[in-house]
Amino acid sequence: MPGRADQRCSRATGHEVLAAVLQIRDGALKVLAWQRALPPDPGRWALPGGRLRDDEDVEASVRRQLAEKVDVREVTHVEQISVFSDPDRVPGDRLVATAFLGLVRSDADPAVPADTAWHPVASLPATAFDHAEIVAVARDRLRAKLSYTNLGFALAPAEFTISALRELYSAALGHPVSATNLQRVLTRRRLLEPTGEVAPPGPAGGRPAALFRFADRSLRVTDAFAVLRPPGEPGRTVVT
Amino acid sequence: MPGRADQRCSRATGHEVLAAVLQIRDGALKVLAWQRALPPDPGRWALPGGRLRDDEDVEASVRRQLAEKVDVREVTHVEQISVFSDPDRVPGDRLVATAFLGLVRSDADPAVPADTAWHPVASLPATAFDHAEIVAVARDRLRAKLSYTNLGFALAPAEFTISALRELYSAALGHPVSATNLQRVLTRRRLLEPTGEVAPPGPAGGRPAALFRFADRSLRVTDAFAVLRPPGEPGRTVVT
DNA sequence: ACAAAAGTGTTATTCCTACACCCATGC
DNA sequence: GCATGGGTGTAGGAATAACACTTTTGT
Repeated sequence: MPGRADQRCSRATGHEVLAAVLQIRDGALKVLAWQRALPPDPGRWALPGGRLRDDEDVEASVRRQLAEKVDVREVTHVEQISVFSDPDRVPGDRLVATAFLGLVRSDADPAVPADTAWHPVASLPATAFDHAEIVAVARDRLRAKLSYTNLGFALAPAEFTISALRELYSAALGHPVSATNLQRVLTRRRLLEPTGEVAPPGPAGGRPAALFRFADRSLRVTDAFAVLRPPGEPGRTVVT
Repeated sequence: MPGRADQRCSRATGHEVLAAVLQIRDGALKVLAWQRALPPDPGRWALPGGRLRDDEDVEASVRRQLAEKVDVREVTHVEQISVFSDPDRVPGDRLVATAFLGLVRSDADPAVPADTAWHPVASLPATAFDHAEIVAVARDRLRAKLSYTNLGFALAPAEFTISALRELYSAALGHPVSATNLQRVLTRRRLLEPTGEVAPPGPAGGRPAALFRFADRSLRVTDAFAVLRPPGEPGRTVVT
């Protein structure tokens, strides 16, 4: 760390945290954003976040800042995504941002301030600064992790039917997912377990759907080292 | 970005970049580090890095700082890992670190300063600050990406035999890898292509080994969405 | 009985591992 | 020829996608 003493305040460099909080709402992947009233970028939509304080690390900071927009207890998963550090990513003094992915269960509907709303990730309104890029990275991270971890627990309600889960995965991934195969894959990997209960059928009738839950509600890698795994280990159910 | 104007220099917060540069040397995964002469943490080994400048983003910064320790042209891959932001991760003024993974081809032997050396990741000497944790995260990232991307290109020479590649993967992953299956998996995924040349056998004889190269020398995901991939797509050779 | 929705059975295919066997060279 | 290391053939098993079929409900 040579030169640590020569720090100056000539051009101040601040640090902020930003969260792309995603949720499946009305069958679509949406992100929480608030509409800026003041310059810079008035009228544009921005991700929740704010300055890093002296006494907190970035994880603590993002949780604190999120608390100003949503009930944090509703945010089931928070994970660091990437640093955005273009010197001119915001006008004025420099601001380095640590971006996060946050997930909210689809059955939650947390109260949000008047300036805050959910927007479809696939058709974002005009966004402030580089926030659209952050949302895209968050979306891609979610999609990747749905495939090799149990991250679905952070999108799904405590109990759900397979078809409900299929809709969640389908909306998050952006392509159709077969309920049949989804159930079999997730069951074989021991991600899902039946609750024993059933959900009542809809008005048109139909067989009542069995209810399932995620066996773990904390992040677990279920398909690590897809191919190059240690010899002799069982299939792809590597529990890490 | 409310409150941007109230920034103060009361407790200065700086930003540094740190790189865990990994290479397979002598059959082991090693990391580049330099031995601190001055406090804090004198005598301990630290990762290359330093302060972020006003006019560069973190990617540019890490490449610039690496240039002070190794010939940057030898670093074949650089990738952001994570932010380390514990308020007390270093003594004195606060310093937030963006950590990177760097990779050097196994046939390179770049000149390094006198205070700098390669250390086995599996048995690190006493490290400064939180640098051991950074190395562990970098190692895990490498291991994961070797399995679902073509990242091997960044570890391997331009041309290599399958057994040489097997040793690299084996050292990086920390477990034995079968040359037979490695070749078939990487060939089926179109990561490898034969050069048509052969390597001369060793002094004990043996069949001359065919030489291969990586088809791409830029990062490519070869096994995305291991299971939950769009319907109708071909096997696992999803080129993203 | 019929429609609707859920869940299981079944088959074909792809992918992977393990191991046996064949190939090309030095001595 | 024999040892050494490289490469291929092949069989068995596991996981998956696709689709047909059965089950359970409401009307």
